[in-house]
Amino acid sequence: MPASDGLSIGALAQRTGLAVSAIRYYEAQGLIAPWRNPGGQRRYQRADIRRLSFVMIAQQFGLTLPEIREVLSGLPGNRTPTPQDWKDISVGLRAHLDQRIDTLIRLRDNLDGCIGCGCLSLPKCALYNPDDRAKSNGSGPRYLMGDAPED
Amino acid sequence: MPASDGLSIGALAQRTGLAVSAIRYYEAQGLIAPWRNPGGQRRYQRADIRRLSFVMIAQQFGLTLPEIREVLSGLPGNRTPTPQDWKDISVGLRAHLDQRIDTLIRLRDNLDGCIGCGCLSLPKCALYNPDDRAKSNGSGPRYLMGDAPED
DNA sequence: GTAATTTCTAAACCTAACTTTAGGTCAAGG
DNA sequence: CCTTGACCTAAAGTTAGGTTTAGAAATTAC
Repeated sequence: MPASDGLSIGALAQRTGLAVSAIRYYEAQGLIAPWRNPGGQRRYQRADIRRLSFVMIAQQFGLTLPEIREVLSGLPGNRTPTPQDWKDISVGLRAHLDQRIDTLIRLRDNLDGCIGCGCLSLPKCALYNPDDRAKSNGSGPRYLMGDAPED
Repeated sequence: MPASDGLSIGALAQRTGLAVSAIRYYEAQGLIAPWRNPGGQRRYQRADIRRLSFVMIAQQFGLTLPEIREVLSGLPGNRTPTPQDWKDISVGLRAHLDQRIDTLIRLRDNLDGCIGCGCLSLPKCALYNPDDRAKSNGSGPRYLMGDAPED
């Protein structure tokens, strides 16, 4: 057990709970950068356990891998990140999550109104053209629950 | 413009804002069932505008197409759904949405704790093994932010 | 009656985030 | 030394939710 030579990919997989194939995939996506031993096998630092854990948490928050790579780029490149470094980049996650929660709560409120009034079909319905559908997809669906008042 | 012969797929697409290809795809997934005219083209009822609108709303709530099909099966098959029918099946959406919001809020609270304490790596970290990762994926990642206290 | 739209089907293609497979190499134990 | 298990790469397969394409038939517009 060569402790100072770094972790093998299998060891890192065990420590994080990720599949070996997933770790290699993350490397291809630029989320993690191991070095190679003389035989060409990947070797990881202990700090990479934390890095991959951060990736998993950010994924639960709904970030895509490119977005996570972007966030991770906020870490110092010249040294092992400190707890404060992790804390710093986590602040952005918090904002992202707040926004997602707000959107869902607005959606829920709108649905409540619709359940209350039983409309669910008219242009005046609050679900008619919710914010994020309108802004997230310019070429996507534009109307909800019909556009004919008499329908 | 044969009003009583039903809507063509293009007309339905215009009324809902969906792409023609998406409507055909939804049919393949069992979400909508048009009849055919003598020439073999799809014809839709006006009530199908509302049906597709419901599909779009449910999607925003995070339901998959099979789940939406399941919810739609709660509508009466022998008649055009009434506002009350739509109201009835919408109640299930509300529960689904509540659960999603709760999960996210718990996640946010955990992140807040981690930002506050700066741990982001220890087994005692609240993000260590969040509820939904644990329950939604038995074979997926099991650990978050490492398992070594000294790391 | 003919030209321009629409619509039809089937199959291929697309993105995200991975996993699986195939064929070969490296490393560790006895 | 030799076997077994871990690792390597590249490419193909997977799922969800669609879109695109190709070639043909139906419909509509003039």
